[in-house]
Amino acid sequence: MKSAAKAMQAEDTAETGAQQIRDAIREAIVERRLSPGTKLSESDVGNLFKVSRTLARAALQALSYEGLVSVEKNRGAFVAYPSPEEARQIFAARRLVEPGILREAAARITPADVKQLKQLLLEEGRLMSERGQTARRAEIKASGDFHLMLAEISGNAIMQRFMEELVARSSLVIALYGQSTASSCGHSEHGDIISAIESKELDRACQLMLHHIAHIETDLDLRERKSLGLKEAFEL
Amino acid sequence: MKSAAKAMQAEDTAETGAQQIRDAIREAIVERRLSPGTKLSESDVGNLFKVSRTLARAALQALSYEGLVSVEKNRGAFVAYPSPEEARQIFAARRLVEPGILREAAARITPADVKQLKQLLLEEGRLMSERGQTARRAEIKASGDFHLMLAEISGNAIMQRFMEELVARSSLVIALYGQSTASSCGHSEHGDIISAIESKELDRACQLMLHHIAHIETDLDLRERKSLGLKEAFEL
DNA sequence: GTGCAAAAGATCGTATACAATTTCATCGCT
DNA sequence: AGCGATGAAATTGTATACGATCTTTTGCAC
Repeated sequence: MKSAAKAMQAEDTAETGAQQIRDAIREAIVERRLSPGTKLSESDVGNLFKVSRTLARAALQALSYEGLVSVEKNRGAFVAYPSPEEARQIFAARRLVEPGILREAAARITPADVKQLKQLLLEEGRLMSERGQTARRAEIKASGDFHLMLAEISGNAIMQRFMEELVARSSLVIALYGQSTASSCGHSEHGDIISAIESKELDRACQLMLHHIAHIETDLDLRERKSLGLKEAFEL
Repeated sequence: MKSAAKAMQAEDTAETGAQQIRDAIREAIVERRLSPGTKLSESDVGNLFKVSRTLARAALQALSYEGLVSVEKNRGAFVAYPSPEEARQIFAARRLVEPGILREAAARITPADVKQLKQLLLEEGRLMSERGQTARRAEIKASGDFHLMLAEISGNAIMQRFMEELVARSSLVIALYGQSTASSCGHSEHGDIISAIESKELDRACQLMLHHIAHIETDLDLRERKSLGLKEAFEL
């Protein structure tokens, strides 16, 4: 699926160098190997990937357009640290677009798509029962892939790209404000949505999707964390 | 409004050089001073704005993320030439998100906002009656600003940015496939939508918005134009 | 005159170099 | 000791340089 998405948008427009670095860093952010606020200096990134600062910079700029890193003038790039307000807007956007995407997807879905969705679900379940960091990370990715796949099925490349941005940023928000150590997404809810689509209960599928998103938000603690600056941190 | 949008997202994150060039080119594209397919070589852009190719390149890359220019590897950057399929997806995306944005906006709208919207409408009407290229260009911009302002009122910066992209790309589509020499947007329909919002007829406002978008699409001729390569062009 | 091949020209891809700005440590003062 | 100023180190902002790839032109054979 990932490869399909890539193949669709690009042929030789592939900006080989920077693109690869961008993807690598994005993956690291989405899988939470990089924490919000981490500094990403151009030189460091360049050295790490064995390229010049030019390419490193281009990659960071690209990520800044996606909202995954914030670059501050003359200060450098950092893994984005979404504010509570930003977090709310990200999920508001998802509530706004995902039902619509779902409807589009349901209208065009093929048996092969359903099969692939269920495959994804299975894989997600398998990872959930596994222990270990790698499994956890793969699970995070898989749970986002469910939403992304619906966008892909919808057949609208623009909405697909937008969803990719939203899912990636959601991962950051959950990393920052998520409370339950449990997984990012209620796994069973994904299955329910597929069932509703299969039985053509479109309105119900949308309801389930909205509940699902609300459910994720419920697990967030969106109170302003004022950096708690060293003094307060120790005067208990 | 434009300044408000900028102030919100950026403070010193302003990437001064490239950002300015990017904005200038975008404006030129949206106002149709640059036609789809026009070549934008890095050197030319750099010379034009009296900066190095580095900055020109950064600006073009940025525009490519917004879908306004397409860069082809080792060949150069061109003002985007959206395919009919792309055009359909752009408007499908607008149909998907604009009703939701409208609902959000209606929930938060203040009297001051209404006043500003009407102001915009008035200005739009004034430009419509005027003659001349400059008036036409200003009108195109104004008609898009109506939709953008609703997004701004909705208070969701993410959806606002997405709408900015969609409106800009719509302008390209209309430039390519629009038939009526008339303006890009049914002017009166904007007024109707405001009225519906004022009288809290939310469902009706959404319906009007959908009709409005459909109305714009009706004016498009989305048939594949195969470049009509010089020979066919003259053998009538 | 037509068609293909090779070289010249133009344009992009990437690296490196230098200037401007910020950050941090050091020093002196209160 | 605490606080502010000053200078060095680090980092980003921008320009230039060189190599790679594509385009176009030129020239030769047919």
